[in-house]
Amino acid sequence: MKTTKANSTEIARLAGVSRSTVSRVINNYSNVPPRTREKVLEIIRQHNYVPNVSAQILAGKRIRTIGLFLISQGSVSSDALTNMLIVSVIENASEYGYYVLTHIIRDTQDTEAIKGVMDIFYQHRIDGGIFIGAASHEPFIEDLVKAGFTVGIVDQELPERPESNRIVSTFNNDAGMKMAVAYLSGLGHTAIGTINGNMNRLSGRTKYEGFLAAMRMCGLQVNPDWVLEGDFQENSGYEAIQSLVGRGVAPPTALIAANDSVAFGAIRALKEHGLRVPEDLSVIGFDDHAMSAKHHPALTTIRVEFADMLRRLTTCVISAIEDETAVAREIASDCSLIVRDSCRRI
Amino acid sequence: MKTTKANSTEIARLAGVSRSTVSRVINNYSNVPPRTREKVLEIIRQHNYVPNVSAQILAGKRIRTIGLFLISQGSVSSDALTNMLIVSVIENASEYGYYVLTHIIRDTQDTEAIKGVMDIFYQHRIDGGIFIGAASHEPFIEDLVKAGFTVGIVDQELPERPESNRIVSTFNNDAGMKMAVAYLSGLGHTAIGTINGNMNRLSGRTKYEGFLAAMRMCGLQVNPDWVLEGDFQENSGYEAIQSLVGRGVAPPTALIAANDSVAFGAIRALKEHGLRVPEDLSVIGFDDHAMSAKHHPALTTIRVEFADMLRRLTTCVISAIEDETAVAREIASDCSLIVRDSCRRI
DNA sequence: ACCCTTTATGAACGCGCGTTTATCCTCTAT
DNA sequence: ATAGAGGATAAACGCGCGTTCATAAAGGGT
Repeated sequence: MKTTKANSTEIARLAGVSRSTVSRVINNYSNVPPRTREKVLEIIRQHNYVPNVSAQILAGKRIRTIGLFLISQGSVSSDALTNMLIVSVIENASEYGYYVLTHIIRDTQDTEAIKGVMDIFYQHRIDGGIFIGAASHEPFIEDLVKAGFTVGIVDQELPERPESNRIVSTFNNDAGMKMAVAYLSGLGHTAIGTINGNMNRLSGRTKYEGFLAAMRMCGLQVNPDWVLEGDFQENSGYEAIQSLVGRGVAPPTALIAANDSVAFGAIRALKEHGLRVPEDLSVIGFDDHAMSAKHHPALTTIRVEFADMLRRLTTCVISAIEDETAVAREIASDCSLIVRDSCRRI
Repeated sequence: MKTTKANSTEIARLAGVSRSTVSRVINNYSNVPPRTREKVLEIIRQHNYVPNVSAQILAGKRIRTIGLFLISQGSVSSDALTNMLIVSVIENASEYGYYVLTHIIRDTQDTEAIKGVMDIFYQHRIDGGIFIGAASHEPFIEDLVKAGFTVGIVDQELPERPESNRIVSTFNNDAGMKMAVAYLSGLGHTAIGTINGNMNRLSGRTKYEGFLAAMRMCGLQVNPDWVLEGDFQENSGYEAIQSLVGRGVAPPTALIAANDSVAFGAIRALKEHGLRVPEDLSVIGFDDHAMSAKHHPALTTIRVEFADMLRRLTTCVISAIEDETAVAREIASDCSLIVRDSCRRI
């Protein structure tokens, strides 16, 4: 029932020129005299003509769309952070005249889902893709790279061999953990513990390894009793404290949580046990969640510039799509210490 | 530099049949004998062949993509709620084999931005669209409807005359406010105030009107001193309480906030003034924000089933795209009272 | 006045696919 | 044996556009 919008043939007829000329006007060819150009443009304006994108693609142009693939292992997809990532990509792509097709899958082990992802590429729905939650060495990513598609991956480590069409953006978890430990150490803390994220996820492991390295660097001992399990969820922070108290071990004077949600959970549990933050225990989060400034106490945390990172990644991917000779690129996230009210000097 | 993927001609050659037969296999024509069909399918599998979507569209098929347009007046786009909406649409569309192109604009008054939206339709990048933050009576929506495109709009009011390709999904703010007032009234409250959202936004107005109607229904007086201004942001809840206390008027015994963020802000301010919730003042929020259950005190609120609403809206839009004879539809959001710890009996 | 170079523009082709039309072949019923 | 029906499949067309190629007109120099 669609009103058949005018096509270039119709525009050509109305302007009294050939279709070739219309096409030349649209694609800014130089050899169209101003008078003819104006006449054609006028008709185009009058009829709100826009070239059919499918026909353009079939004739060899780019679709100017990138895929944004969210691999949400269960629950990631319902928070403000994910939203910020999505918005960053979309707004940045939009500045380059690119559109974003967002796709969600749960697991990179689900071959059915992966086939769905590959199909989006092979159907030529997109020029390239950005993956959040996949590792750059996964087989299907390799396949896409090999097939010549441009992909950007938010990963924790760089791939062995770089390619010009695989842009990897890494989290600088090491640097963040060092900031956190150095800050606490500077406040006089020596009894520093941590609540980990999922250790089967790279971001969980690199944060923990960063913690260990940072402690070593500051000449501090790691007490295994103060290394608590968690899974990046608020509840796991709560549970971690419960189990710590339950085991009856003396708590550390400071805790670094794998992210702010975990920190919230931990503080909730501490309060229930009558422990005040920061008077009795200092807590540092990670990510600088939107709620952290409003939390009580306002949470000291390591801010990760997610939005900025995604913006840069998007720009890189689009550049690589447009200029296929682009060199291999890698991007690292910036992070910084945001001092609020959840830590105190000893 | 793309590896030229096989096209249907190549598949036909390898299978020893004509391209027509390949196409018939792909599109499940009945007049292909099983042996031929199997042979072709085998070649398709071997080569991971997927039809080029642009060619399919040019040949008359649907692109199977819907546009998701977020009109974010400044700040809406960075919260968990927006993310939930996006995810709901994407996941639901995915179940029908549809993809989602997400687009963000700031303002429906920006003609440049609106032209960008229209272009997406007229370029045939999408089969239909869902608008969040636009009113169904805005001129550009009218244009799209008139042009035959299927659109779904999350609005606060129904359009005058229904059309089969304009699906409107409305918030049931009235019902929510009635639940809130009735609940407080049942707890013995008579001094009930409210912190409004932006009154230049329909959702702000309908909530306030719902509040007035509900108060009337319960036979309660509305005290103008207890009708506070706000703008749906956390800070405005804080400011509202500050100004209430600053004016030196006696506070009500219960407050209904336009949304949970505003309630958080209000509670933060109340705490600073030494007023406890719910002991000194009961507070009810709206929306059931992700943090509301974890807030201290856990926030009693009116849950709005956003995710479910968007899911139903998406389904409706896709149905209307696929079956152009579909009748006009409208959808209302469900809401329910979630009782937690921020209200007490008098 | 003539040849050569620009400049302007139309005609024609190809992109990959769905679909309609035409053709060939095989079987059944007379 | 033969006409007719029906099944299988190839050939051909069109979708809307970018682009190349050919052609015609216009200028520029001698």
